[in-house]
This record gives sequence, C-alpha cells and structure tokens, in this order.
Amino acid sequence: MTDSTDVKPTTKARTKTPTSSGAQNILSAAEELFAQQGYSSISINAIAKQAGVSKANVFHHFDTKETLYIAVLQNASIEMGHLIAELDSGNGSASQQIGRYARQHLQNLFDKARVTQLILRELQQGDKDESVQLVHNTLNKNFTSIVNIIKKFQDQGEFRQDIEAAMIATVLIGCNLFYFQTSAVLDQFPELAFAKDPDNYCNQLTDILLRGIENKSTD
Amino acid sequence: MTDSTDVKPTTKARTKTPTSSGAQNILSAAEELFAQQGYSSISINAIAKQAGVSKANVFHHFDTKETLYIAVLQNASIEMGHLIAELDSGNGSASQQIGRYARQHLQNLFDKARVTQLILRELQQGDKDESVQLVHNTLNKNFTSIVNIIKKFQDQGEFRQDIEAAMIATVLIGCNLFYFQTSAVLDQFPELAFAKDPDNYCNQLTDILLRGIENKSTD
DNA sequence: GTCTATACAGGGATAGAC
DNA sequence: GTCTATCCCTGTATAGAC
Repeated sequence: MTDSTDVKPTTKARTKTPTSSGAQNILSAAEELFAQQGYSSISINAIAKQAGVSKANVFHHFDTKETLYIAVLQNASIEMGHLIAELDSGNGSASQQIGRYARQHLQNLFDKARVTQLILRELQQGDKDESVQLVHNTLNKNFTSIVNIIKKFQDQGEFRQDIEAAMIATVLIGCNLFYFQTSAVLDQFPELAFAKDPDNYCNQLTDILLRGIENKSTD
Repeated sequence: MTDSTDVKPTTKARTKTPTSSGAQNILSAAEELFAQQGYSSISINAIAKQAGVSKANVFHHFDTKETLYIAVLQNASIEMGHLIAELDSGNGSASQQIGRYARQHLQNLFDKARVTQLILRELQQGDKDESVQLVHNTLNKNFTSIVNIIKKFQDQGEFRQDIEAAMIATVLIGCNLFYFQTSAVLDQFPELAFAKDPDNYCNQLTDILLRGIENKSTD
C-alpha cells in the first residue's frame, strides 16, 4: 500500500487522530467487528452502520481501512499492556503468587475478550509489519512480567533451575490462551468439569504446574 | 510438498466431487491459500491462478466458494484424524508414552502446518455450522486419544487421580498448539533456547507435566 | 464533521463456445 | 472439462453540498 492518495491534510499536524467522539465510536465499532470476524470480512459499511455514521464519515476520520485497522490494533495493544502491567504486583508464597497471576491473567483475557481475539488473530497471521510488532510487544510484556516472578523463585531455590523460566511462562500463558480460544468448543463437552469454570481450570493448571516445577530434591 | 497421489477418475458421482485431477489441484491450491490468509481474503481468482486453471473452472468443480471451503475443511479434518489415529500406539513406561505422544503430536502439527492452521482458524471463529462440527470432531479425537492413555496410568496408580485426565490432555495439546501458533514470533526472542527447537520444547514440557502429575506420595 | 452521490475496481457467479 | 466473456453486486475511496 505504498501508492496512496496524494491529497494530504497539509493544514494540521494531527493526521486524523481519533480525538473526537465520532472517531471513538467508529474505533469502538471497528474493534468489535474486526475481533469477531477479522479484517477482510468486515466492510467499511458494516463498521459505519455499527457506529451509527455514514460510510464517508469513516473515511473522514481514517484515511484507509487499513489505517483504521492499525489504529484498532494499537488501542488493543495499549489496553493489553496496561492489564499486564497490573498483573505482577502482590506478594505471598510462590504458589500463591503464581496462582494469583494465572487467575488474573485468565480473567483479563475474558474481560477484554475482543482485545484478546484481535491479538490472537494477529498472532496467527502477522503479515503486516505493524501488527507483527504489536503482537511481539504484547507477548514480550507478558513474558517478561511472569518470567521475572519465576526467576525470583528460581533464585530463591523454590523452583527448579533446570527448566527455563521462559518455558514455564510459555506453559502458563499458552494454556490460558488455549483455554480462552477453545472455551466455546469446550462447552460442548459436558463431561469436562473445567469447561465452564475458568477458576477450576486455573486451579488445576497451577496445581500441575507448581508441582512440576517446585524444587523437590526427593529422588 | 507435492502430495499429488494419483486418483482414478471415476465417471460417476458427478455431484462435483473432487475426484478428477483438476479438482484436486484446485483443492490443494485452496487449502494452501485459505490456510495462509483465511477465507474472505482469498478470491476465487487467486485460487484459480495458484491452481493453474481459469476462474470459471473452479466454479465448474465447486458450486460456490463456500462449498470449496467446506471441502477443504473436510479434507483437513480427515487428514488430521488419520494422524491422530496413528498417535496412541506404542508402549513403554508412562513417561515414555506421554513423551512420545507429545513429540509426535507436535511433529504432526508442523508436518501438516496448513491443515493445522485451518483448524486453528476455525477454532477461533466457528461461525459456519459445518466448520464447528469439524473442529469439534477433530479436538474430540485428539482428546479421547490422549485421555485414554492418561486414564490408563491413573488407574494403574502412576498418575494422580485428583486431576481430571481431560485437564492433563488440555495442557498437553494446548501447549503444543500454542507453540505451533507462536513459533514465528518466538523466533524473534533469541534468548529462548526452545524457540527454534521443538524437541527441546517438548522435552521440557513433558518434564514439567510428568513431574506435575506423577503420583508421588512424598508429603 | 457529517451527509448523499458517485467513481471505479474487484468480488462471486453464469452463459455458452470449444 | 476447460476456456473467454459477461453480469451484477459490493467493496474501497472520493467529491462536494450542508
């Protein structure tokens, strides 16, 4: 998309920043629809209708569809960043901290389901440069946040050191994301006690994980 | 990756079944493109070009774009089913069996990357009835396959029984899928030893998992 | 800032020759 | 079975009135 329009708003420095409430409506509508259906399935028309404005108005606030999409992604990334930043607080025993982290993390995924879906989408198909970067940053924040906690307990000798901290983080984050991703499908298996019960899932997960990584020198 | 297995051209079953080689080319091209870009981003034109035929020819073999997509999904589901069916064989100790299962499962995901991507896509957004069913079936096969193994060892007293077998299966499958999904992004973190090394990842995962679920009554 | 109207390209799908 | 040519619709994006 290098060859775009040569008509640029030369008058003002703010190149259509979403400050006005109209733009915010559009942004919010776009976030919802993109998260549900993906980029290419969603037309500007659909977004305009959802936002309660005209199609042309969307293009007034955002130069192109892709610009709008990137704006949505950036919003999502920032929002996710804030959530992650709030995660690593707290104290208590190793198992308490890890357990709390896992629960809160999973809770956040569901609370911000749309944002999570957007990130997952990009994770699956990062073709645009910006999106790759955003996903990378988000995952990075997530990783370092939990990795630091784990390393602390590794240094204290409470967790095994023959497993990479990043590996443990991957298991935790990966399982939570997988649970989020499959929750709709898991609902169809009535025999699974944890299918409709995130807390149950999280408890069992941390139970396995903690026992798997605690430093028991019983051989 | 030319998987062009010769198929005999049956003269019957004219209901546009993908028996002819032309249809197979289209199906294969569609699989590749749909897996990479998703349903709505890919035009029939693109598929036709990739398959080396005309656009009209695609519609000769498949009534609609959606028909073609469903056919691709069904192929994928069948292929995945075959892979899963081959997984649960083998014997040895509990850790050997679980470890082998995990390794083979992850290997399959990468070997059939396109198929895996298609399933993941549908997992994320099952709106069409058929696709929901296919994903459901595939996951179901996967689950029961590994759940049975785990239950066996639970009955033998080697694994804890206070954790659902399905939960353990979820962790295993979920982690593998997450690793597959993020492998492109993980590559960008050079400090992760397992990022470019699926075997390493798998070994650490099963290490954690096995220690987390084995029935140690050392309290 | 918001609209109606419009330009233009590309999408899915069909008709009919070969 | 395969093609070219075509239809109609919807998509993105622009122009210009208010």
